[in-house]
Amino acid sequence: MRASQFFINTLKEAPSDAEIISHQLMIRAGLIRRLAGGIYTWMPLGLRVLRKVENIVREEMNRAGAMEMLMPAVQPFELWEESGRGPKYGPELLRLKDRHQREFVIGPTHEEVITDVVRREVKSYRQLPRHFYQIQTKFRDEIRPRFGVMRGREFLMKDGYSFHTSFADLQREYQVMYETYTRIFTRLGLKFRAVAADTGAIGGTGSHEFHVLADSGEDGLAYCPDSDYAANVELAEAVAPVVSSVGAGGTLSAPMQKVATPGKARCEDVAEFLNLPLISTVKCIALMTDKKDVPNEFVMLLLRGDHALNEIKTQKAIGEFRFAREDEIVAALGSKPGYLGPVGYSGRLVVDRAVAAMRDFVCGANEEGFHLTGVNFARDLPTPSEIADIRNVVEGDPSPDGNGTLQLCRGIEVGHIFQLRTKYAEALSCTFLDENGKDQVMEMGCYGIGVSRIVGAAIEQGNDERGIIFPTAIAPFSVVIVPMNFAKSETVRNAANALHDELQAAGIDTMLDDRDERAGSMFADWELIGVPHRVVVGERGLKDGKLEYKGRTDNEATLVDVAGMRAFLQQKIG
RNA sequence: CGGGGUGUGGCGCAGCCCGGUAGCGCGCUUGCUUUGGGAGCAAGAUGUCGAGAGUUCGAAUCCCUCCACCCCGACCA
Repeated sequence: MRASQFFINTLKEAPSDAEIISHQLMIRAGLIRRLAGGIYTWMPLGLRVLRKVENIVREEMNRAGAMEMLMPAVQPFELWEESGRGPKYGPELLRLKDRHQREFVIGPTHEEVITDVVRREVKSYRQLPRHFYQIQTKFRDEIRPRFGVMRGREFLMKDGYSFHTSFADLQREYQVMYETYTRIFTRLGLKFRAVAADTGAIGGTGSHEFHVLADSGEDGLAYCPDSDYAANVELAEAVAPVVSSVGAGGTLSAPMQKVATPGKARCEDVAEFLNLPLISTVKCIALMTDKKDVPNEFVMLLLRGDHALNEIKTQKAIGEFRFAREDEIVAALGSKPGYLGPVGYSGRLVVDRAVAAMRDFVCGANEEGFHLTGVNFARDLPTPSEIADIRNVVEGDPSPDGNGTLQLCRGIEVGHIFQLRTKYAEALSCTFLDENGKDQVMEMGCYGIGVSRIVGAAIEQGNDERGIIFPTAIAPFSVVIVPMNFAKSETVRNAANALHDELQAAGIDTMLDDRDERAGSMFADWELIGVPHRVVVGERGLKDGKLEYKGRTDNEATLVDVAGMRAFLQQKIG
């Protein structure tokens, strides 16, 4: 490829709405351009990257025995009513009407469509198992699109769906996909980790997320360096402490005392004011639940002062909830938030495991400006009847598998595999006849990869002050040839053209920058774009039969014989 | 949807408080010089100041309405 025939449009400054580094660099390098909020055009340069990611995903899916197909982007809304997911998905579904006023949606995912296809096409156990996948543009009307291509509304996704006669066979395929995903992300050249995950809105049982590790990631991950335990913090279990945490000043079973703590509403302030460690304080969280049998119930949660509430775990423990309003809190406890406590409270109380093990702790006195110290269960208030894991794990917590302690890091979710089981197959009557001629509901698995998101994630992971650092596997070009004085020097022109043709013939994806730009701006462009290998062709080196090689992250250039450059690059690219 | 902010040439911004007919840097065009790290000089082009309505002799600037975008919270590949 020659730059004069390509379209390169780099910017010195990124638009001010680009917030994170990958978004800024993608705009500056001319990979994408924004059309509307969360909707981007993939420019020729960006499309090359996207296609490379896509092809690796495709090759590995095919290798694992999945069949590619392409489903419609536009789907009749009836299918979503049939699966029961229409109302639940809500405003994220982009709906539209055709000229006959028939309702359609732009597909945010394709469980319904594939299940519909399979229930029509597959009738017998002899046709199973089957795994179909597609690489499709999807649309989710995100509440808040941001981070460019990382959380766009329109995005490219690989979604695969497998169908089985038994749960055991689904588990077999799930394992195959786990390994396939591991191969894919390895080939893409990304640092990643697979973690146990919450199944979320899609539903089902077993589930793993694949995360590209990056500090800017939106997800918190907990992992154990001494074992292979890894989980999303939404899910990571906080195990109960083995020993009781010692409370105030190390003194055990001091009498409970009411102390004035004017203006100290947060645990941090109270701990500092009383000169006690934060871990001896208890925070009180007031919620409201609304169930058929118990409408509008006030629920109090107890967490250790240094811990944070995990809303997903809490929902699992007590069901749907919302935070209580101030007037509801005052009505239930007679105090404003900041001074709440469980002593004397008789409503529903859910105690975090860590709090249940505490002694001589500090909590609010249910009176503005006052806290209680030296509080103990069994003595000052009843032994808790509801103990649950409702907090986020923190660094240093024991690993739930009993090996070592947890570390935290951040990740960008780029893949997710689920054992869906029979949820959709049942709703859509997707059945087969077994060996005995009996109707059975199929077991389903579903496997997603955010193809366009991977491009952003890769840049988030690979960049420096000069621009993008792409792994060779997904760089728009593997090698760029930068000739000095291309227009005027015939020697340079001939050498550059010859090298370009030689590399292309050897199957190396090569760009020859024949734009006759100044050296500085060509260097800056290709470093911004992130091409991993650069060869400079100049009269200076050519005099001695040499070319200059420089890797994107190298500090110095290396002189290589003209004749040996192809082999040199092949070895570098691997 | 709730809370905060911003809309001025392609991009980044100033001007707005204190109304007087729009400016800077980058980019773009032309010419000459330059040519191994985003060149220099000279000459140019590009704006219904987000939209609509209002106050005023006069509105980018003040008032109202709407729209778009961004940031902070609930979603997800």
